[in-house]
Amino acid sequence: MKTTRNTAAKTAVLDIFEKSKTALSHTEIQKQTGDLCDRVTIYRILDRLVNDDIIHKIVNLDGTVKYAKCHHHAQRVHIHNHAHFSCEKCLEITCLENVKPSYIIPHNYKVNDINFTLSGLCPNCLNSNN
Amino acid sequence: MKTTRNTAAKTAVLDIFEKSKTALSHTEIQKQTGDLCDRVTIYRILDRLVNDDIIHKIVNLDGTVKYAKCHHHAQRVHIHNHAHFSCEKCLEITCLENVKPSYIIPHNYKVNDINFTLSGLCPNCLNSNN
DNA sequence: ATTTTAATCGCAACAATGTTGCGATAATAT
DNA sequence: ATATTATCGCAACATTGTTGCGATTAAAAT
Repeated sequence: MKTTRNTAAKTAVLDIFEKSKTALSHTEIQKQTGDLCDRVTIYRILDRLVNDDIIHKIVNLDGTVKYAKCHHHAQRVHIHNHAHFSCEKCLEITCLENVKPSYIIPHNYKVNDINFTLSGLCPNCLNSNN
Repeated sequence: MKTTRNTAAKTAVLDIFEKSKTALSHTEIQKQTGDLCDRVTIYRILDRLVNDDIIHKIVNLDGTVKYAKCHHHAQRVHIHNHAHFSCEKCLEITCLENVKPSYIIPHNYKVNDINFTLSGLCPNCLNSNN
């Protein structure tokens, strides 16, 4: 049986996610970990955390990939069907945990996962007029 | 004033989009054009077609980028707010022109664009049990 | 029809992001 | 304390996309 281990690098990455209010890219995590571990190691940690359902992957409209901590509620089966907001100005991505789209889809499609991303201006950038 | 020109490569790319029922990646287009033009030229053509609102860019859940022809309706201002379906098996991406999500978003966010992608099994792959 | 203009192209070079193989290291179970 | 194997570091590679620049060429002007 595959067990996941707690390593220094993994702990550090988790800590960074814990402290961040926004989603983080591989590059941003790498900057924060400094020379604690190799670039490849971070990729592998991110993969593992996604598999273990501890973080989820977010692909932005512009193609950039970020990750954010999962906030589990009482659900057993767990789809990341909340919305994400991507600010065009500060480029930050935040989870809108409570925003869930409703939609009607033709039968004969089987939906396993959904991605709902809104982009525009976040409250911070909307208020600052520059 | 910038005018866009009709070149052999651009015409070929448009033709490929016209014939395709699904969204196409840069690589797929390159395969179909063969050695008609350079790799870079295709990137530039795609950029121009997006700017001219003739095709739209679709970023999939897995981060792959594809493009599809725009089907304009009577709208003047034109947001690509329809849904896209991404099949996990055949990897094809199709536009669900009529599927539009409804949602409630906190005020103090300004939404300029939305991306709504569903993934799972398309009708074709759902029916074939293998 | 010929000339002029500048949009487009091809090529080479570069950058960012992600993947893979493999021997070395180290977390966990025994 | 030892054995097992998940994880790591490093090097090498793949893919995708970008940029600069001189050469072409579509389309406008003459």
